[in-house]
Amino acid sequence: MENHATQFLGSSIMPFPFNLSPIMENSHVMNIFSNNNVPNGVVLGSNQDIRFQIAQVKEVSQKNKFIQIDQNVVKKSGKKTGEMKNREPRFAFHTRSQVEVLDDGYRWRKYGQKLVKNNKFPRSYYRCTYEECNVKKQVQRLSEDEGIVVTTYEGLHTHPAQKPSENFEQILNQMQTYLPN
DNA sequence: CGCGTTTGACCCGCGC
DNA sequence: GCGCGGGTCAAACGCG
Repeated sequence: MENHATQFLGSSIMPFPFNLSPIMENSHVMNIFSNNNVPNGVVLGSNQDIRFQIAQVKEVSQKNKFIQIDQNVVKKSGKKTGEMKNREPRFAFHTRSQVEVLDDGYRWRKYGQKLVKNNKFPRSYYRCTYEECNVKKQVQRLSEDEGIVVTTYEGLHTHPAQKPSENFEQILNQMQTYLPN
């Protein structure tokens, strides 16, 4: 794959579990990829600072057990229950930003930080603080280009964002017209 | 005191 | 079976 391409292998079609508009306001969103290289995504908007792209997630085969972000292969966490089909949906996107933690409208609690191989920057692990909400995300800066931050979301929020934004509804509606139901 | 972060230990799957 | 790498736990700590 190409040097800076973010590749994501998900297991199902998903709505976006985060609030896009604050991210757009606070950072420069480069790309949102949801599956297999797919540059089949729909460009929802662009200007000189913000250019983002949404790609649809298709069903992947049972063999696709890996998420590959640049050269780092990350194992998907297998459930103890053996429910292969109930894998949490995950996707990743690139942002060019000075800050690593983007305000996406949800409250997160950091629960870990790890040094990953071939990367001089640590990866941070966050969990949504809302009760019963199991959404996780991890944030990592690329060592090849420290201006780029990769955020990977896992799971779906079962509740609205704590910090609603005015134009969130618009963007959500706009996205849903492109997503298959 | 309540909530979030830090950080080393622990766990677990996988490859050798 | 052992070590490695990635992911999580949880006690200690920090801060408003």
